[in-house]
Amino acid sequence: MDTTHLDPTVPRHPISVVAQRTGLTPDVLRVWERRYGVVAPGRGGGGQRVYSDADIARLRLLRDATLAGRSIGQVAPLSTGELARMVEEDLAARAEHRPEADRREFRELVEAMVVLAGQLDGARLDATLRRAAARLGLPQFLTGVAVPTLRRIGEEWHAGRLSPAHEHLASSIFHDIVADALRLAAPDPAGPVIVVATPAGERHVNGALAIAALAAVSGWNVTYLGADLPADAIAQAAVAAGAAVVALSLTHADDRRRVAGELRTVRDALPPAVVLLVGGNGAATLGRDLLPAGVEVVDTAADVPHLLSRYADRP
Amino acid sequence: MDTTHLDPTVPRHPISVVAQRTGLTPDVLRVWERRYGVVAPGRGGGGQRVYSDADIARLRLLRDATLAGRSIGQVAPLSTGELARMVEEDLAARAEHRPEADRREFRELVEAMVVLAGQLDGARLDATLRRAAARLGLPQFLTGVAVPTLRRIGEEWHAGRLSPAHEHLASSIFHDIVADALRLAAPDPAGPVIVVATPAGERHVNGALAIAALAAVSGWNVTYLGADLPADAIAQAAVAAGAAVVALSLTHADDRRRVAGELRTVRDALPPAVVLLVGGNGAATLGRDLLPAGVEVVDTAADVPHLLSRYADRP
DNA sequence: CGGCGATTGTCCAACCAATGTCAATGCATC
DNA sequence: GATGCATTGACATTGGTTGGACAATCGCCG
Repeated sequence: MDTTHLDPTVPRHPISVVAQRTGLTPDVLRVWERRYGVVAPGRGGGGQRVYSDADIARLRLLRDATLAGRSIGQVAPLSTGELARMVEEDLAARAEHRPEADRREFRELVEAMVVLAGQLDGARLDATLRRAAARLGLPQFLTGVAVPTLRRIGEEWHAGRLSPAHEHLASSIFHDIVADALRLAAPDPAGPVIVVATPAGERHVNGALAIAALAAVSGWNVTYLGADLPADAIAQAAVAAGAAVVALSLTHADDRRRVAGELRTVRDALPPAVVLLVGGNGAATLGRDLLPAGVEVVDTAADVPHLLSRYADRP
Repeated sequence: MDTTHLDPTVPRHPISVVAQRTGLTPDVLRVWERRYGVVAPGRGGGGQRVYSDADIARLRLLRDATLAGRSIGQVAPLSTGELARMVEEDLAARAEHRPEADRREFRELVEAMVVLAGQLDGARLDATLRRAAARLGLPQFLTGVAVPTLRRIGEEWHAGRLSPAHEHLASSIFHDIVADALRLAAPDPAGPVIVVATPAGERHVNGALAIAALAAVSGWNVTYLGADLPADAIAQAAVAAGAAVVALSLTHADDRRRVAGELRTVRDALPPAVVLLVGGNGAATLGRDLLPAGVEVVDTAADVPHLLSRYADRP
């Protein structure tokens, strides 16, 4: 088995692929190179630019920095490390925008939900959560209430204070609520296309559903495929739907090696121009080293809308 | 190795980033600097302002201070340390903190909706609004988008640029969306009881529906009766449901005298302990003098949750 | 309560530099 | 010859600057 495709510095992508993967137009890629020398791609036989994975990563950082309001002239001379730090900072600053009062409200709500789940009071759990979802809006509900609550219940379960039954109850209630909300917030047929699923071996759908809902309210045309899908099925669906982005959710990553292999298989099966995002708890525990090239990680649910907005160029 | 990223006094942020991180508009940043010298940012090559992290921190404090009700002229000369102390005090003093920072987004959305209504593009209007409602949550959607949009369309109609058909289209779409959301956010049977309706002669239901939805997400047990209800029917329903509050919505008040009479009839038919609220455009135009005693006016939709919380002590 | 300066956020006009886009042309490949 | 990419230069748009005007709001005074 050759290892060339593991080396991120070997050039292999034409400009059109880089354009779609970064959300920048070919014109911008060329003019940034000409005016600021942001990257130095190799050249193919006929003189065409050939970009490496490292080039793409740097261009993504530059795009993020400009999207955050910085001018390309200012950030172009920075090293890739400095860029990464700056982008990280901008992202963190965005999250910090939430006022303190809301945080406390969220925490109280989460604790109340854990108690209700502990009492197996499904009806009240359902009603309270539906009201919270309608009041807060999907992004705040998902990132501020749903995800923390499921995480807390998971912790309680590991600590032996709650059983799998509690976890299943809460999980299925969340699923129904988000599914209802997703149905209500109809995907925009005119929007850019995203395919959301869970890779083979992953049967927990809530992460994928959350991503789908966040994408839908952000104006994406969402195709939600559900859980436990083999790589070729995902790739075929992506091609058939004309997807610009494929998002996968990983909740468990017990066998990290196997999961990483599955991700690589999906990446290889997808057209090079399609962006592959991975979110969920499992994605974080996977670690940078095990992550195949060309796969982007969504750290927290709160990042999803912002991250997606980068790839929302529409023909 | 450089350590510049650790020094908070080195200037490195353009004005747009500062605007995002502080929530202040670039205009405000410049005019505060010009008039009060709140910060002294460096200048880049082309004369653009470049702010340091310390500048941003100070500007955030100034923003918090002004948001707490202090005038910029008073707080601008203070040192950063004094500012921090003052903001801390203010925050502790009033836990209630409503962030209306998303105004610009709302305004753009409203204008887009008016355009879509003008084109009689019901499908896109419906889809866009549903996504907005799911994203923002009902309170923000109703007070920030729905009510302003309907008001703007009403203005356009009066100015002769839109016809009643446009107004009806938008109105019915809003109705369906809020009704769906209300159904999804099931009223809490354990909450205090509120009866929502429209008095005899008033056939516009959107105001009442908005109040019902706001009450439902605030944890009230909502009984929504619809439009054009005679006084005795309202009173009987209130008694039967054990209502603590009856809320009526007035959109038109063409014949102010008749409407005032109707309100008085309702008030007299209700048990004295029941609070009677009146909201909507018509309520404002009614005027204090024509308002019967024992009837409370809701000035804007944003006040509804706050106002209701005052009467929510009933078991 | 009404009126009246002072305060304050917003907007506009004019200008400039930075930046993104486009058109024209040429080359290589299928 | 159609397609995709490269190069070049022109062009339009964006976003920043200053200075000033403006309307709404606030606090004070009568």
